[in-house]
Amino acid sequence: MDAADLRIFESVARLGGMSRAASELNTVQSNVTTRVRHLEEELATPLFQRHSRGVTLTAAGRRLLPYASAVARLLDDARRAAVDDGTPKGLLTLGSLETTAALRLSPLLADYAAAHPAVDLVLRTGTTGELIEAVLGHRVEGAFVCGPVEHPELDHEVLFREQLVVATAPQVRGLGDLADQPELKVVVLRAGCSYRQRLEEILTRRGIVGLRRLEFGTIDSIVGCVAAGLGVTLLPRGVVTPAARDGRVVLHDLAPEEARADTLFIRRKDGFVSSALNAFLALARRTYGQELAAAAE
Amino acid sequence: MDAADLRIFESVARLGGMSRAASELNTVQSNVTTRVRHLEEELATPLFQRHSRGVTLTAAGRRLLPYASAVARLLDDARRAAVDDGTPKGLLTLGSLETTAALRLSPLLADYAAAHPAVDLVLRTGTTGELIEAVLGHRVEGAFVCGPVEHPELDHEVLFREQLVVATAPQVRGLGDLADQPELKVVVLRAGCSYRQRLEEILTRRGIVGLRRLEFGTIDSIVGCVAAGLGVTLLPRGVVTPAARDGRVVLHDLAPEEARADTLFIRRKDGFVSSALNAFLALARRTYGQELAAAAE
DNA sequence: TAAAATCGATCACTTTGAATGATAGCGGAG
DNA sequence: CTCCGCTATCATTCAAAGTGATCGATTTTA
Repeated sequence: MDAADLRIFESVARLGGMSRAASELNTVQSNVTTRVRHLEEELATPLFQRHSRGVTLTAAGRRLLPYASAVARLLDDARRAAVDDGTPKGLLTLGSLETTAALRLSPLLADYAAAHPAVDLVLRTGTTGELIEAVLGHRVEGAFVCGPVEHPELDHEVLFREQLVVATAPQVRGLGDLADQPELKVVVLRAGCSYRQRLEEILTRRGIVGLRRLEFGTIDSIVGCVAAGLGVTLLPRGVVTPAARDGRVVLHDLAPEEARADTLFIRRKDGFVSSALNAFLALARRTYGQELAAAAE
Repeated sequence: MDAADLRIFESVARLGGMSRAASELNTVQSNVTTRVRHLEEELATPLFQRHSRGVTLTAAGRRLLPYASAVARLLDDARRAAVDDGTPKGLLTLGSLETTAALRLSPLLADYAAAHPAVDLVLRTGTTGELIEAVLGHRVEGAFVCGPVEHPELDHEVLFREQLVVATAPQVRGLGDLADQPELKVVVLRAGCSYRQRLEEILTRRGIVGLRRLEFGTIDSIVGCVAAGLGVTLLPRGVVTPAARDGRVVLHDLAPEEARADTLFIRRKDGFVSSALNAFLALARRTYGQELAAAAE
């Protein structure tokens, strides 16, 4: 069984047609037909039902499909493992929460880029849920997310320990005051953000319920919105420290168990770990390891 | 990267030479040379050091080698998954302890062969250690071994619960008598047998140490040897019940915690589970499930 | 020390089969 | 009922996989 045939098979299955697959694969339809038939003859099993609108997977085809992508991935890993001589190089695609990127990763990335100029770094941001999906779907090699995460296919490691604080407009004395301002909104970065649920739990525990939500695309816009008295937010302390020093917002400490948020690095258990990723993790551990040990005490 | 190239690469690496690989692969040496070079050019990395006695893997080659076999296995799994329509058929290769085969598997296998005539069954016997290696090395799809087994790449399931008994010649009244017979030998099936270590522990706990060992190839020969007064053995009760009923040996019960031995079925966590294997396990669970539930109470 | 054996690289040649482009046939949509 | 999009088929082209012979280098054997 040829890996090239499987690649064609995967494309046909995904696009639901041989002609469509042919144009995607930059070849001609007759060739796709021949290769698919070749695969079917080799397995002595039809993989597609042909009809006038295209093709549909048979039961055998459905069973084969996951292997087609698995083989492609394994071959890709094989190539990378052979080429990877321990010197970080090539493409390194990581995912991260917006807040982690701002607070933790920017200094790291600068150091890393300086130390390993042969690496092309790509950073994608998203919510914890999106990032987990991205890791599982092989779209990123690993990601920084908000813990806890337990998944049978994922390895995880605590890399940073954040102290979350509630940020409000300066005139708010304490969290108790919030109950008097029913106009307030919960200001968060994106739908599905881990901190949103966290903040709503914290407020609920203090008898504040039913607040509206406001979503923004950047941390700066959130801080601005909070400073203007429109709402309340929950963020790692380091992210809002500058705004607090300027007096634009005030920070309200939480009990340690409410405030603690672990930032995990997650990656797939299987698959190849590039030297580029290894070097990045080593740098992250070296940079933040002491702080983590201190926080653990 | 082509799977066929990887197959040739693997053969060259294993045999340490292109000519040797060529004859194994039923092709000519020049072709092997060309394909290897093709692979090296594709990866832009030398995979072998050439010298007059053959070739040796480079570091890159060593990194690539495990992927070569992984790809071959995955392609094989893919074929089997596509062809397997839920009806057990094809080749089913299992491993088992000798005692388990005799006591448990023979009735199962008869039923199974009758129910699924399209399956070609192969049963290999060995010690627990050998069987674990066989499962890990993809030489058998799964195996019945003596528990406990904990391995990150293996799934296990308790299928039978054996009651072990010590068997001796009829004139021996109790285990205490054995201390008076320093000539006695520990009679076991094979080197590395799980029950051997177990029996020696049991005897040691009763102050009987330093017994010589005797190994035999079949259970019948062990029983015969014990009946003749040459030695003492430890086996599942069911295996020696007929000989005990005939008065050839006597059985000495052990405390429940000493007597209990779980027979596990182990298989790799990854990889494809054929319908033939699924059907076999279903039959085994159905046949022995009640007994197991009763033993668990 | 010379001859024989073994091994990999190279090259001209053959053969396989992948890819192409054109055409035919099928079935649903307008 | 005709057009449109799809797949099947086929003759043709062409790249590359495979073959067999030869060379040079090195080791083993006599």
